[in-house]
Amino acid sequence: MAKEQGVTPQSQDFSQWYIDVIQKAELVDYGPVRGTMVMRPYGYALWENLQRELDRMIKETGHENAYFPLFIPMSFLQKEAEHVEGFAPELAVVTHAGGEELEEPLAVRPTSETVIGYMWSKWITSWRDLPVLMNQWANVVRWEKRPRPFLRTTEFLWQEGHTAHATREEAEEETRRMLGVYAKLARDYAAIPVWEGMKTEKEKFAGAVYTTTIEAVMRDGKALQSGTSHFLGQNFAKAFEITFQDQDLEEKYVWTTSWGLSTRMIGAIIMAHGDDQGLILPPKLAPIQVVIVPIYRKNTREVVLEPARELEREIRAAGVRVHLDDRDQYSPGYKFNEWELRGVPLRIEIGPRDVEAGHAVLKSRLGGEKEFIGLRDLPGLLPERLEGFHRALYERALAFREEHVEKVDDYDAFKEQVERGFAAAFHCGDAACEKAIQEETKATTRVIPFDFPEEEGVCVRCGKPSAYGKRVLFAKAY
RNA sequence: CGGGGCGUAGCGCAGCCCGGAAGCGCGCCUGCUUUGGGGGCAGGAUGUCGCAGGUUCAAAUCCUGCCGCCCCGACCA
Repeated sequence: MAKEQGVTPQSQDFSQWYIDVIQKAELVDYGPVRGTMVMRPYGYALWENLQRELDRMIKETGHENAYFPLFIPMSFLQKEAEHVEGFAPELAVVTHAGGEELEEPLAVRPTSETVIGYMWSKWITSWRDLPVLMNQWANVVRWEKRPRPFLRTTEFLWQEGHTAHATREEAEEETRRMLGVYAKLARDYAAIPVWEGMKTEKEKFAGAVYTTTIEAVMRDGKALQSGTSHFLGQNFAKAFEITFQDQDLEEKYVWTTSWGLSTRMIGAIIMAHGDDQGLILPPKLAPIQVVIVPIYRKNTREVVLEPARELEREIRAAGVRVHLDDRDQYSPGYKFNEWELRGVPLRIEIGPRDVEAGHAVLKSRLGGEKEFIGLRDLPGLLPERLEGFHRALYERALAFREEHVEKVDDYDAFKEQVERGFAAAFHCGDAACEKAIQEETKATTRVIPFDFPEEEGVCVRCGKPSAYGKRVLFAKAY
């Protein structure tokens, strides 16, 4: 009974699987306005964990948090030509407030380069003011045509870093450094292997000189851009007159960068690891790392719950996020299924027989046998088990990725490959050719990986010489 | 913005074609029983049938208009 508590299998309909999982695991629900989502406590806790780790890394690399306003005068957006062209179609604009029509419409920020540029033009006057290294945690609004929870919502949460430097070299180093931070977050915390590299001209951020990206493979073989770091050159400096007087007495424009990582990363975690049972959360970010499911009858309730509570205390003292599920109204079997659906990495079962024997049962969300472990040894053992879980999850994702990327040099093979994963192919660099590939195959260039070897070849579609000196990854993307 | 679908109990849906007492499953509440992989029995509560008009003795059902959401595409973190 209660069969509809399960989720649609991935192989049957990956999209439906995703929708089922996020709702049934109580990560999110739809908001009343199209494209908005409510992050429920379990989903928000995941975001908070991710946020805490990323915030720490951002600060360790010398940045300070600040906060800029939600409303931006429309005229600001228009100062950088490419920027306004890129963002105008998806702006939400406030025209009325306080019961009156506004003299100048206000954009709800889609990103904050412009308002930050405006403020910096006031604050930056000397080479001694540089570099400026700032970050803000904020919500932004982009009125996308086709929203999907976490992946593309009308309003989303993110951090956006913004920096200003005296030289091009320094700004480019910063761009690359912060991409590295994102890659580290993905690998070491989310257990997701990512390619780091360049976006093509066609795929870059509106207003950037170039964009770097981390790109990951989802379990349906599609790509998800999970974080981007942009080198903005002097584009915004010139638009907003951000200048400084250098040591050589010359007045110069600053060089700026920006970089962002959003709640989309949660979508990446869901789709990179989840299976037909539901979520599988990386232990370093999981709201609950270990769940204890007590097994008792009415007459053995306290016999089991008392040591279970003691176990919970000891595990918590060992620095592990643990939860004791002592709800009377659900059977153990129900709880097993529910916590598997919600992706908790490790489960402990403890019943009267276990209490009698002085042990408990340990079971991993990644499968394998149930283990009997002495109650005294269990708390101390869990941190290393969680480490092991993280490594196994990463290795699993890496193996999956390797199975879903192929070098292809023939357009027919290319078309087949992008149906199941990533194609590593040569491209001529012509935006029209790139567009044609997208129209013919639905695949786009995802990334030109930094660590791909130098290699010469001809464009997989048109046969003209390769533009990038190496292969480019193509895939269908979210 | 194009194509498709759907709005009926908290959730998932049937009923609509062919007008005549608003239903089913799950969930929820109470009690008993059960609990080592989504238990069982009994009792119970819950509805402006998306909105507005129209036709009719009578509208969830037929007609007109509107609104909203979801899915698939083009666009994007």
